Amino acid sequence: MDLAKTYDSGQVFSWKIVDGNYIAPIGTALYELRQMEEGLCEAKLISGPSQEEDFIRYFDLRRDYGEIYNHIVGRHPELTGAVHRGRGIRLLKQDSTEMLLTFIYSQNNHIPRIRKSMEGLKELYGPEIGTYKGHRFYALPGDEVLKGLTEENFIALGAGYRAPYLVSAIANIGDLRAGYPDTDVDSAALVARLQEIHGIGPKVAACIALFGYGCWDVFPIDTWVRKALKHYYGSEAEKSGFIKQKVGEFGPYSSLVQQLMFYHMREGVKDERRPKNQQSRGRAKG
DNA sequence: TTCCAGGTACCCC
DNA sequence: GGGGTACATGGA
Repeated sequence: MDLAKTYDSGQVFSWKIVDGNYIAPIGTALYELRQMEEGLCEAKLISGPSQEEDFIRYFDLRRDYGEIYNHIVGRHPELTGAVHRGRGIRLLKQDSTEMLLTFIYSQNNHIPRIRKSMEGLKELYGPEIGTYKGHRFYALPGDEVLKGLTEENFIALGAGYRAPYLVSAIANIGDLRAGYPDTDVDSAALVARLQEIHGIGPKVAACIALFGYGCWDVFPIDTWVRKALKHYYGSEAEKSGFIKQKVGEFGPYSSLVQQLMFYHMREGVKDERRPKNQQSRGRAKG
């Protein structure tokens, strides 16, 4: 696992970097994550209950990523560069309600602002769960507190025109909990249900299903992934039906392929803006 | 200052 | 189904 790549892959907005370590709230527990030699990490419980099973599930530790990377490269050699650059990224299984709100915030928005808005929401309304080197950490407010929030509250948190979307999403939390356990769900049914919520379209629904419910067969398409598809498959990617066919080929690893594409394209652009001697390894081929 | 962001709703054809 | 536009906000 590569903490820097995982942090930087647009899926988690609750970690903080303090003195080179990643401080991660997981449920009501707070962990210090330290990157050791390549691929190895050390985690230390800072505060809160030690719940090993939650931790394992959050990082998806029982899955053999090496085997999956080999499978992807073997079947889709054009993705070799993306796999090389993204090796170490893990798809995190986070809290479904947090992902619901986070990815509504994410639409037409910058990653630093998404992070800031979610932090503000937790600081203002959530319970404090621990302190690390002077930095306080908060959990997401409970359902009842969230239900009490108004559009004005969210506008004050910088949500802009998304404020009514957030309020309507919160009104659906009870129904979502009742209908969809946050694991082993039918992703197609879940995505369809999420899209019934005003302000949630196909991309946001797919991200919530992936990061909040652990659905690996979804394929969220944002600006970066669209660029990647065009990069790999040219004008073919524009044709209707092509992406559906491609996702069919990626099958149960669709989400990881998507995440590798996202990371690869973003880092590629960052590289172009960086001096050559600071560029990351594993550049795109082709 | 201007541009733009892990999109979506809404309108038109 | 495809194509266009408005949308709040603040970081870069």
